[in-house]
Amino acid sequence: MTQASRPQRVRKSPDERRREVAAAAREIALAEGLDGLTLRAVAARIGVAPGLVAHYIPSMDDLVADTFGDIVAGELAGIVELIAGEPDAAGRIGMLVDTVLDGGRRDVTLVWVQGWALGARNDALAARVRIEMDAWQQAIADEIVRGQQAGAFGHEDADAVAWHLLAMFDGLGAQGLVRWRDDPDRTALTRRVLAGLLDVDPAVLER
Amino acid sequence: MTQASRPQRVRKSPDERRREVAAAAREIALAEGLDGLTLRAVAARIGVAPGLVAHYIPSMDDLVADTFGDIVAGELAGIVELIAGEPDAAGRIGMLVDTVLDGGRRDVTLVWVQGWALGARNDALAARVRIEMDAWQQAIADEIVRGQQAGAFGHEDADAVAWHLLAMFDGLGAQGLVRWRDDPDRTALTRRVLAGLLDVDPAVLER
DNA sequence: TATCTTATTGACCACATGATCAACAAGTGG
DNA sequence: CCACTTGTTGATCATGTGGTCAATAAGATA
Repeated sequence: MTQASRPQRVRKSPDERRREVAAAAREIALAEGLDGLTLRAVAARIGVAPGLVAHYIPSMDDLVADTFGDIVAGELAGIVELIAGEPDAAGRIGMLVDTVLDGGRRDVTLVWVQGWALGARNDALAARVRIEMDAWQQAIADEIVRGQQAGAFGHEDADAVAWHLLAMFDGLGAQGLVRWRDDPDRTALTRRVLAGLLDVDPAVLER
Repeated sequence: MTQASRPQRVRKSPDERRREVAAAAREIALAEGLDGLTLRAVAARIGVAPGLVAHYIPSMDDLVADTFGDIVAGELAGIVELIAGEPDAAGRIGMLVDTVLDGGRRDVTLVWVQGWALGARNDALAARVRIEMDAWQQAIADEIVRGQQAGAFGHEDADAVAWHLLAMFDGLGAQGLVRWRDDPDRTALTRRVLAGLLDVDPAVLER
């Protein structure tokens, strides 16, 4: 194997180092969870001394909070972009449900659940989590309102329906982490529930 | 203040020590979370050398899993006992919702959420979590069936309704840990949703 | 009272964490 | 080409973790 040779220090601009740190933190949190996000893990990943990482962040708590926000905001942006392709509101929400519950996002789900757990005793992180939850709730509610304006959905309280759906996403996601009822039924259940809430036929939510 | 004097070793039966360890572990997990449940914390709480605690448990992972099960099973038993006083099924389920969401169980909720997070990478714990979730799901479904048999509820799929309700409990609980929408509206939302699922008037679920 | 089983101690080990800081050197500006 | 700014290193600190084990002594037994 390739000898790690001489470390050969390289000198980069603070901005680039900051980007490297953020990127490494993101990858580590997704692969190992927020509890695997350590000073030394970040340093090792970008091939740098632990002290350098410490030099670029106020504290590990800050890095954890920032990384949480980074990952979770990215997830929402990705999903919003994904469903934007669907022509009608029912299709968009249906795809939202499918995407969130398809089981292919365990990494992000773990970050969410750890965010709630760590946030219980870390106010700075809790504030970050709340911001991202607001964003999710808003995005869902917006989609519902759009559907209502298009006449596709009934006129239930969009805010309440969005909250309800988000609670189910979060609950089912957490349950799935331990593989409890972690099967396609999750999607079926949620689709049925949501169809009831929006006063549409469940089939309408299929793509 | 009282000098901690000479430790003065006391000799107890293995059974009693085991009970002490389990009790201390339970108290620590509720006060500090599962991540605060350390060998030394348990030892300090029962006033004993760390090595003694290690002597009585196979490993900390086992103690954590056992403590999770202990706490969570106790919670369910307590709630089942509490609602047993209500005469009709609607009152029992209404009280169940109130009790679970009244915000007075943050300690147990944290244990649940940490169970999901830690269970994602700890199979033994995950198995424990699944067992307790089965018990909860079963208890809720049983109550629903009882109500249906008494003619109080409609004849929806009790299993699906129980799952749906449990997902909401879990999701709302997790959200509440970071104080997101952690207000009485949670109960109102859930009651309204559940009334729809059971095909009854929301007022029926009030006590 | 003397003996002996065994519950208990406390000193370890190996490892991990976040954080600090003097010393070093890369690369730019003079 | 030299000097100097500053990004970077690596050793070090104080703590924390789970776990092991020979030595000790409490308290039941004879």
